[in-house]
Amino acid sequence: MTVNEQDFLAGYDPRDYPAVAVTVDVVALTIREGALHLLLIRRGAPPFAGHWALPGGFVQPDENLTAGARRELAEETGLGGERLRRVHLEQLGSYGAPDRDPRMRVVSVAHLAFAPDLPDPVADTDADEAIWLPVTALTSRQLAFDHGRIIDDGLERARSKLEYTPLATRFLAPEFTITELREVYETVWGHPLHAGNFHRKVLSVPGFVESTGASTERGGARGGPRAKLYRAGDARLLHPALLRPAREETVR
Amino acid sequence: MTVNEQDFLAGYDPRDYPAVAVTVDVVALTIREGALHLLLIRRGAPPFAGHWALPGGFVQPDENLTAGARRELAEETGLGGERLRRVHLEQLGSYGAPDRDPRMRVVSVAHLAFAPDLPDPVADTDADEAIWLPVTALTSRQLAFDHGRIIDDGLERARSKLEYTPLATRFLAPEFTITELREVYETVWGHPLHAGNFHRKVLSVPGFVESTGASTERGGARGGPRAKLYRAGDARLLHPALLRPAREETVR
DNA sequence: GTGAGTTGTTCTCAACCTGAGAGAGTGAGT
DNA sequence: ACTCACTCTCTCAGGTTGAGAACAACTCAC
Repeated sequence: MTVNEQDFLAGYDPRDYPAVAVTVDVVALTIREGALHLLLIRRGAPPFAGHWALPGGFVQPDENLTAGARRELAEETGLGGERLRRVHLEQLGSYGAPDRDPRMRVVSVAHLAFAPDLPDPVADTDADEAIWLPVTALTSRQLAFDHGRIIDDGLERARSKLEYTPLATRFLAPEFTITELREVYETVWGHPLHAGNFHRKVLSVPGFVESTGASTERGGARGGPRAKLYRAGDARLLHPALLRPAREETVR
Repeated sequence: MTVNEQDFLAGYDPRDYPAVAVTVDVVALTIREGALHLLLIRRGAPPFAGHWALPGGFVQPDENLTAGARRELAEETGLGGERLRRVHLEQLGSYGAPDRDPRMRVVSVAHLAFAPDLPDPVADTDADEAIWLPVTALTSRQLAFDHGRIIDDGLERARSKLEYTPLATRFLAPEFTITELREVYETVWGHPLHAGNFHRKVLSVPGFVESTGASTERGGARGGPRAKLYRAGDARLLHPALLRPAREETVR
């Protein structure tokens, strides 16, 4: 046991320790017009004035970490009620390098959110703008703090989660077609999938989707039959998983 | 943007906020005598005096989170140098429910460690004992704080990581046999595997293991040929993965 | 309306992977 | 010398995947 833990066990008062602040940040992803978008805030004040940053803020005394992330997301998107409840939110990881914020020691608990296509963030009392930005339009030089790294980790986690969970449905409306679901995978993974094989696979994984019995009102924009509509099934994990084509990649 | 973030951007002093302490805890796993063991500390002082707790303590001003976890692990195990460097350490997740510590708000950044069979923790200046305990011997009632939950998450993460990373080798000495590797999987997953199929699979996954050319000095304890020795390959991920037999389970 | 082209869905077939079992050969213990 | 446990390889049936094709339903342009 360390000297510090001894202090801790004795009911040590952390105000005498070097100050550490805990914030929650959110990597919020959505799909708009066939491209993966990320919710970002343009900073108005130094440090990193004019740079893009993840939405986030201090965790409140009475809320747990995920609740704080959901609150921050609600505040930035203007979302509430059922729409907010349908957003998938999970913890991504914590970032606490001593020099990640030049002002003081800040440990950020990053979260990852998957949302259906949402309206543009409401204009706030704030001067800083919040917008959905395509992830392809980002270079880490434009990003504040270590948020480029957090976003990279979030994107890799999102790509990975689509493999073995049904969370791709969280990017869609409650009822969707297999083609729309395939387009989520293609957008997040960044390459096209074989439509026939995808269709077979999705329907063969138990609990991934269930039929509504209904079909779309119209065929595709440029023709084709009406597609059957599905909703998310009750599976929490996909067995067997929908694996990405092999390629060299980084560990989670 | 929230009121709190405005404060943050203005260079707010967190000492005026309700105090939050940040600790690092470690779920350290090893395999001893064919059983999965966990490093635990018996608490001497309230709250939870006499209960088992994860090793951990305050994060220091100049260290990042993972370095803090490695330091705590070193302090509890007496490990250093090359032996310490061979331990796999990754972040597991952060736990920050407002009431998880009765004394004050504490956010704990939990880490997960895989270690080869290590000597018993050295007797410290401390009165509290540190010990490797079989995970099967635990009930959450004996555990301090939310450490039962953290341990559950760590065990599930360990089981999952063995599927798609070569980290099982981190439970073993630098040179090992396929049978020893299989026993790691059997111990962590909790059920026997088909020896022949496991052998075929391990050798077919590129970069999982590489041959040393050598063999063990003796056959098995009760006979059999000398086994070939392997060391860990350079793959960071297993393609294709070594999947657990299907069963209902929880999401990561 | 009609024709051209697009799309959703199903099918086929070869290649690959997995689970289960069997067997050859090695070496420790009695 | 014999037995038995053990490593390692092989076989075979069943399932899954990748690639391509077929076909009907549909939209749009004309």
